[in-house]
Amino acid sequence: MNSKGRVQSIDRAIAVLNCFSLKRQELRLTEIADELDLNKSTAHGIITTLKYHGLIDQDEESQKYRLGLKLLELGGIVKESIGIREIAKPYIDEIRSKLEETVHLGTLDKKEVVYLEKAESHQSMRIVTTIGSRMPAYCTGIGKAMLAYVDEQTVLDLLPDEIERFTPNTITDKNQLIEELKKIRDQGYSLDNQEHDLGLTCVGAPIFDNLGNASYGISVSGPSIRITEDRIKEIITIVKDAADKISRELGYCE
Amino acid sequence: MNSKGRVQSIDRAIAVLNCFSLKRQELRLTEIADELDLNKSTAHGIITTLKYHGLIDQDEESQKYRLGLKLLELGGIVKESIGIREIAKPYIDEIRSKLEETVHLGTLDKKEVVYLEKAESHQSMRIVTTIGSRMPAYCTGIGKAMLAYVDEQTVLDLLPDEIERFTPNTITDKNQLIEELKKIRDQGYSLDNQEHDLGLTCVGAPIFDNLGNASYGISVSGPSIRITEDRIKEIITIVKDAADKISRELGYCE
DNA sequence: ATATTTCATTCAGTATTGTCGAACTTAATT
DNA sequence: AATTAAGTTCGACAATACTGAATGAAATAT
Repeated sequence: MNSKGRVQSIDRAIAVLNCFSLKRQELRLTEIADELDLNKSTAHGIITTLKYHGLIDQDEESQKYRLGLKLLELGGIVKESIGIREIAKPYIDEIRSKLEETVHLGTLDKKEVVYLEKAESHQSMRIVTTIGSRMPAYCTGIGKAMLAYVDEQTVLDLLPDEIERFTPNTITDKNQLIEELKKIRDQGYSLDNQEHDLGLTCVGAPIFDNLGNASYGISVSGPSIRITEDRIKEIITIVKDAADKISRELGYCE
Repeated sequence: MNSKGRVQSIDRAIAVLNCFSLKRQELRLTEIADELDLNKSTAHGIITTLKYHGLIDQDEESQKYRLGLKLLELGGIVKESIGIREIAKPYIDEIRSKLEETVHLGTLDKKEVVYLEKAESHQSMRIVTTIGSRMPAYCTGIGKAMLAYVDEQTVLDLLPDEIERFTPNTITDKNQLIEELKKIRDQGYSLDNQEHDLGLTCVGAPIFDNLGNASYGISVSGPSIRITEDRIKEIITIVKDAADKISRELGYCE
């Protein structure tokens, strides 16, 4: 057993799975072994095991490896087990049809936002994401809406020493971010003005559970050119209203 | 290393993940350890590792374990990597709006069908499944449509000695099944007449890739009371037509 | 055609590592 | 306060995973 009470070979197996991403869907054994600094035959044993159980598939022709269908099954179980999804879905759909912009439901996992559910805009220029995908919390609508209700010291601990800058608008100063979170708490909504992607604006609001914790968030994301100054008031009202209604369904009483 | 070239602790870790299902979303350490015949502390080490990486979450209050959000992420990558989904989605949606029944895209994994994409009927009595979930191939629309193009001996090898009966209509005789598959090949479509669930009827058709392999299938599933004799001809035409069009988009030439 | 390179895969010996059992906590129940 | 039933921690030992080298297979270069 590892010093931290973990099992080395399982750590390594998961590291193998983590080598894959939307951008790197196919990998060779050698690539994986090199990346993780594993002996080729060690990596081979791990991959053989993952493959046997369907967590990894191997292309017969190219011999390359990719994530396996078993993960689709496991992911499906996780998705179904997220109770908030069913509750929030009608509200998300309603916002989408009102605004015709992409709407997300998400939650905080450490310093990241995980998207749990979505309703995509039908417009040809629209925001597209994958359920289960992650984004840094400090520069996204849902992320900031939720961070605003996390204890300040915890927020500071979550953030790395050097906050990564994605655009000129990214808030990289910790004090400034803390101020921003205060403001969000006062207003009850968050605004991501192109802080992660240029041209992408986002309005978020927190959802509270029966214990009063801001455990989820929703947001509307669209091209900045459509989420304009004069439209934003309306969007904020709609998002806050939906978030409040979902909170109430979760048993939250203010 | 295991006799089969696999890594024991990874085998066990995956066995732990497989303990969970839609029906068993929360488990205790002891339950898992008992089920897999592992020492409690062995199971604990494995679970600690899975938890550290987010493949398993632990409820703070009840201490119970459940599958973690990381699996949602990995499942999302798998889903995005399935190219056929994007191609087939418009056709699936079209069938759904024509028939207002649930439509599936699926593939064969050994002896099981895996659902890759769906469009759900809007009617209140409708078929609901989860993407990534599995069904035995020999008693489902997509499954039979695809098995019909698998080499007969391989089909026989896939099937267990005793074919499980789910309803009075389940085909449990191997010879009869082989005959059924021949018929399906002739007709170009499959019919699942309440073979897995009483009251559920399903029309399926195979999709061929550029190499001529029946590598996917689509199906329409609905309550038998709506998928009636006089409606079925129309459904068959629609399903076959869509399957053909998708096959052509994949580069299949007859 | 043959040599060369680049992969994936297999194998046996060794030392690292995972596993076991027992002890310890914590919380709920009697 | 005692008892049960859970999760967690720890040290010792032996089973197990890992290494490194050899083998196979396929593609590319000569």
